[in-house]
Amino acid sequence: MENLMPKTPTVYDVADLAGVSIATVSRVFRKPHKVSQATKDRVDAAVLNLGYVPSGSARSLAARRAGAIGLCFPDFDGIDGGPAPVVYTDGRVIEQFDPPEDVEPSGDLYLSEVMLGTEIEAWRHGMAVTIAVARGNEIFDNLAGRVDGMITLSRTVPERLLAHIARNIPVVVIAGTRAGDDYDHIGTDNVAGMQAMTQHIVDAHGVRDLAFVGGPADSPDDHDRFEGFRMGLQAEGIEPPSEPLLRGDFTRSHGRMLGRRLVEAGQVPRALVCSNDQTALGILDALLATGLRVPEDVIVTGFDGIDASQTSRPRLTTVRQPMRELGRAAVDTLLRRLGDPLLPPQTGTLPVTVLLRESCGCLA
Amino acid sequence: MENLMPKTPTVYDVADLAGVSIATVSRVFRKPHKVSQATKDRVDAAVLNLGYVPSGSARSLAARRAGAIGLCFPDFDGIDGGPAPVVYTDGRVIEQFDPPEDVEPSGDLYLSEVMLGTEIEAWRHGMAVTIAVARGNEIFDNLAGRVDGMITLSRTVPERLLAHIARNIPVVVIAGTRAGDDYDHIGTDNVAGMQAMTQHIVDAHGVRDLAFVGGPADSPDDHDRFEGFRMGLQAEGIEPPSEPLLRGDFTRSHGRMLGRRLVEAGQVPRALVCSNDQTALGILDALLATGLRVPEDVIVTGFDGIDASQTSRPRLTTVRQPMRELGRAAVDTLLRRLGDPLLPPQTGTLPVTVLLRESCGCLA
DNA sequence: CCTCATACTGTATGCGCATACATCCCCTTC
DNA sequence: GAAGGGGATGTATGCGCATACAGTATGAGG
Repeated sequence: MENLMPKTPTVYDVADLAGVSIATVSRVFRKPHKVSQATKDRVDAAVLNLGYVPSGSARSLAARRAGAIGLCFPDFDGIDGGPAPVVYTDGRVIEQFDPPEDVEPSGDLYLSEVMLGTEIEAWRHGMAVTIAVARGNEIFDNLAGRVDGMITLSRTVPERLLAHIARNIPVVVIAGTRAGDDYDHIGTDNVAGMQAMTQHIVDAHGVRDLAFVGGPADSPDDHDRFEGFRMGLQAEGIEPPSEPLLRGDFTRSHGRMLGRRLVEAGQVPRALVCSNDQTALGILDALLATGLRVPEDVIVTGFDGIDASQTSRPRLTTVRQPMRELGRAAVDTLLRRLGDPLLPPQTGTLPVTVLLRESCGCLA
Repeated sequence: MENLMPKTPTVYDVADLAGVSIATVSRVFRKPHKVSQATKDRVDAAVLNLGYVPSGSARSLAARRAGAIGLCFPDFDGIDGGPAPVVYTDGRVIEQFDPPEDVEPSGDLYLSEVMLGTEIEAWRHGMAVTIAVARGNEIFDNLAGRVDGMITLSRTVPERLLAHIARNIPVVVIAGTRAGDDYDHIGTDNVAGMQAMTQHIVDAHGVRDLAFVGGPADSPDDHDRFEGFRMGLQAEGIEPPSEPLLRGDFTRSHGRMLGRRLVEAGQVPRALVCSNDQTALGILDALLATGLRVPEDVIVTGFDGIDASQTSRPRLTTVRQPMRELGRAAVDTLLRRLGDPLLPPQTGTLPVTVLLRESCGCLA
């Protein structure tokens, strides 16, 4: 405790102190059953005495495996962070009784949940998880070299880079549809989920005037959801549009903007099927603000099943993605591939759940 | 791409192909300015050609630094996860039109935000973040050996273990009060925040019948918040209680239970000051369910400032902890210590913000 | 022309550990 | 009582890279 870290002890130090060879020290950690109890005790004592902690780098190098999984996240949208926060060490407190405006919830529960799932599953297999933000070659330098395999969200790493990395370690891509590459993929059934949602609105609520509010045009998830929407309409004998009515960028504030625009244009359809929850919540905000009633005047639905969809008024009817399971399945897939590199490319699809709540007129 | 990963290329392979020595290859990555352009080009070509990615383990070993920060989280409460999720590779979808009951939001935005802050700040300094769940000696084996320093939430790692680890790498503890140890600490001003909140209720709303709903008795955060509550009352000339009226476990469902109990006992005070948001939200649920009005009949306040506090009806008056900044400050402190191991133990306190919303009668 | 600084590049070594292989000891077996 | 076997431990080597140091080439200065 009051030690000034003179020098990190190594196996050699422990071996000397315990009066054994370094091989024995190593064995005490890796193959305890191959060491006699008496020897083990002496080594343990030396370890405690010296405060020895095995070097992960050396171990990884010698063992030819890192014992870690890499998780690569998209650049936190716009969250550059700026300079580090000021820290007052004198316990000063700033009381702001008039917050200028409530902060927008981060809403990235999606990532958090995926991360959590990854963490849980990796932990169960004795693997650590190393996280990195995709930005420039950081991944290349910081992540790829130190993990046994990598999990990434689709479109977060430039294809060139990913291909390069994939030559060394297996890569699993979460979300998005198979892009003709050779990676393993894990996704949710966007198409079926959205189709079910669409048909529910038509079947259960008798609405035939539906419009789709999409996300970024280059999002494969959005693409699939729109496709599900079209298939749903088609199945109900309704002519599907070739394009979404509007496109947002998946954020709530943008959703609000879209909502306002619709109201101002005076062309609000009976049902607005949104490509994700944030957009739907934003639209909800805008509609309610103008006095329109949901679901009486307009039905609004989302996709994802983030927490906020459950606490809104009215609560949002949506399609829940098993986000945590997504992370877990990705880890499983990765580990399977590590076990058998010759496996053909895998594609896993997780089932979704349609959650019917107030915003579509159910549970009214 | 269609490569079967014959063998991971090393500096030697690259050097051979480029017709240079391994030192030059290494330099191309570490000290590009010391290599002539022509040589660099040849090496780069070889790298691309072979799909070379430097081994993080070898680099860390040779450079004597891992280039990573460890983040140690408490065991996800009760989230064991069970077996991995089933994955259907045929695109099957399960539609559950009657969800048995909405799932309780995970609510662990706190951890997510801290993690995010850590990630952001680490990234700014070219560091990777490796996450691990505190459980048994996993940290010891998996984390401590592979990072340059460690950040942990208070009370998540057994003291013995932490002390052992701290002999090798610096440790920064988040939240909780300084425990007489020699680690660096980063926390928020629980006392001042709660005192300000308490005094606001008395001053602005003229309420003098306040009660405190606490969390686990062994939580240092809870302890400090109660202390702030008492100080607030004292400052207002009100005799403070020696114990919280009730104690929960910081979960929403438990908060609901506490709320019901209060109503049934018929002893609901004019204002309920809760030790965290989840508890407050649970109490809100219970009170509203019995027809009581908030804030007209009862004032309820929280602490933390999680997203859900902003979407509840009425919105929750609370004290916002700068969760993301907490993570960032922890990283900063860690890096500072790495730069100067002889620094005396640091204790940083981040300012909190009192957010006045409907549940206390403001913004009514 | 020779000296010497400058700009590159190569050689050799060690980082801390895992592990194949060799060694040694003690006990069993016929 | 010699041969053989299994358990416990030691010896030696390499994992892939960074880097101190030594070498080479080139051009400037005298």
